[in-house]
Amino acid sequence: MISIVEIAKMARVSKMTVSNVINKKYDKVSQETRERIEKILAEHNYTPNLFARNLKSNKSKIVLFAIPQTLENDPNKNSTFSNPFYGELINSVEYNLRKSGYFLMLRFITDEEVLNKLIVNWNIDGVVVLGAINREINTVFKNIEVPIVFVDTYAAESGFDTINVEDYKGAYDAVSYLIESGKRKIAMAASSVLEMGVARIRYDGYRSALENNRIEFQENWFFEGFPSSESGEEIGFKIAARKKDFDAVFVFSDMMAIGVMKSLRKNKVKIPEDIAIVGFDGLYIGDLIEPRLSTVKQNIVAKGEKVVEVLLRKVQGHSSEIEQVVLPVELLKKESV
Amino acid sequence: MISIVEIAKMARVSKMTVSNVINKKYDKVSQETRERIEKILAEHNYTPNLFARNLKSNKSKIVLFAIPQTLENDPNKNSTFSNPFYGELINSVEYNLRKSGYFLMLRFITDEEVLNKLIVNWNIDGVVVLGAINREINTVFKNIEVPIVFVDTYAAESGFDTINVEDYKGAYDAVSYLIESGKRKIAMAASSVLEMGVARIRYDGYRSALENNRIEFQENWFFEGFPSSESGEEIGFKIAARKKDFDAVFVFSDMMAIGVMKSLRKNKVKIPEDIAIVGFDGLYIGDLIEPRLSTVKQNIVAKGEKVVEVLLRKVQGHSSEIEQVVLPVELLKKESV
DNA sequence: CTGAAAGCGCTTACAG
DNA sequence: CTGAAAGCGCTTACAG
Repeated sequence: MISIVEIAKMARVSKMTVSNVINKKYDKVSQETRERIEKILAEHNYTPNLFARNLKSNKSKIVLFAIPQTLENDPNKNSTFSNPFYGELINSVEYNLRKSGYFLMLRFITDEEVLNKLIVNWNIDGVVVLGAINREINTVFKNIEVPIVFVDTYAAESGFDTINVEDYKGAYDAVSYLIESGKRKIAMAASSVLEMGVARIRYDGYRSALENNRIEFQENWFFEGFPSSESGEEIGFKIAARKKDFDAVFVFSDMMAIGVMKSLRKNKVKIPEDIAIVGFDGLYIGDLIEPRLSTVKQNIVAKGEKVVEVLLRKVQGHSSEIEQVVLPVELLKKESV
Repeated sequence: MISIVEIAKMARVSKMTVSNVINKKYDKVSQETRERIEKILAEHNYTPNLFARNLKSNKSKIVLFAIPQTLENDPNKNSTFSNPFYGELINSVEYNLRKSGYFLMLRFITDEEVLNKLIVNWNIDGVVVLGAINREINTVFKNIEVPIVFVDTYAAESGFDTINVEDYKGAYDAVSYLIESGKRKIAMAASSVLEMGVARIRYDGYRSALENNRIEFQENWFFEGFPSSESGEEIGFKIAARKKDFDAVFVFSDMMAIGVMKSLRKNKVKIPEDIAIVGFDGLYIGDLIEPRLSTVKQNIVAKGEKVVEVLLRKVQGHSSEIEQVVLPVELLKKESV
């Protein structure tokens, strides 16, 4: 590949001057030399070696998109992405990074040391972490020395930049809606709520809605699984087996909700007459099934935009305040209720 | 960060010797020095600066996952990933690259020059291209000087490494199955088949199955759209409006098929009695809708494995032959037929 | 406005 | 087995 030195020779200037032109430090170069160099640069299709540049500058323009995968027993750990939510978010994040001249490195993170090494190895400028649970924040993501934005993550301590949606309100509204529709025996399905996280907050919203409507929560109303349709199917079977106990289910994600619906249908449970269902996320596929899934919609494209906006503000040093963004959600009423 | 020089000072050796230990060139270092250095390395949690290393070696260990996005009029260009197929594939590719010590850079590619610069900028070791059409191969992906593996791509000329599934056979089997089930007026829905690509080959399989069963294809049996559920919905409306003309539809992707089904249902077309449907891909969500979607299943995890296997063989110089892998598919018969 | 020198952290040949 | 030197391609002070 053509280097700055060769360009310099052709232009009969020092590589310093070429560097100044490349970096648009025009006050340091005369109009005439500048134009001569720019012409040569264009003719030879010069493009900088970023390894050399980054070695000096200690900036890489790489943002790491990290997806924690520390739950050893998660059966879906190698197909996280089958949930379209992930894909849509990463799509939006990549687009917005690209617009700002950054590069996206994608990585599933299984262990603390690896992440730290990765960041040092590549001089990563910033990190986006998707859906970490509290335990991970205190191990895997601790002591990271570059800006880091957590998406769909609730840290026990404050002091982290986070981008979330109105998980509590969304869940509260969803369950209130079920109650307004005449339902009183309302189950909930989610991934584990033992540790702080999105599932936990949505669970809290569910519990509050019950409480404020003087419905007593029963321990066996809560069904724990993994965030996938398959897991939803298993839960759906359990709910169908106890169908007299329930007249509604609030499921913490659309993908899981669709699995629940499948099992209910298979077991001749009528939706919404016997059991009504509300999901969470607002994925397009909720509209493709029958009956269409009522859900709490979040704007994934806007979320990706916000993630990049906040992260780059830190990376570029324009802000050192903690930012905790909460994006709005919207209850979509469809035929599953 | 701690560098090789500092380690060398502590160990009272030259940085050369430290480098030899790091790179496991043990024949060049005495047992004793080696152990002393390794201890210091571990104590200080040393990890190499890859920019420095790569600057010398001209190898980056970065594989670029490139998704062409040159269709200006594609309404879904910013939500490509809403199709879970993409996510699952990238999940598998990342996993297999990681196992071999490589890093994944993700990028949507809108223009030729950008790709070339990217590869030079980052000394990209290899490229995975997902779903390019022929025009793109001759522009965007031409003159790339690093190993490149095309997934779901059919080049007009030979000479490219490709990983595909049995698109022709899968389509042929799907349509034959419809015919065996007593259907004769069989529409097809797909993205454009004007240029060579997956859609085109599946279309060819469809046409051959009709022909071999002495069914005359009519020009207005083919519905062109974009590869998304939304587009499938639009096509579904058109098919419903002409429902007397058809008793089946073969759709080139599950996501599109699900959209078609939605519109048919909305228009009181009974599936499969009035119109039967077969999709392609074997996505999990085809099983979640009612009736369950008959489909041609491909193994996405295996596909990702194969992609990495072939690419790394080139990258590491163990093979210079062209490899054109075709993975098997399997017809899954469900209630939509 | 222009350039010579030093250095980022590493590896590659070469000498001892 | 060990080390001094040169260099990868760029940028950062500094001198003129």
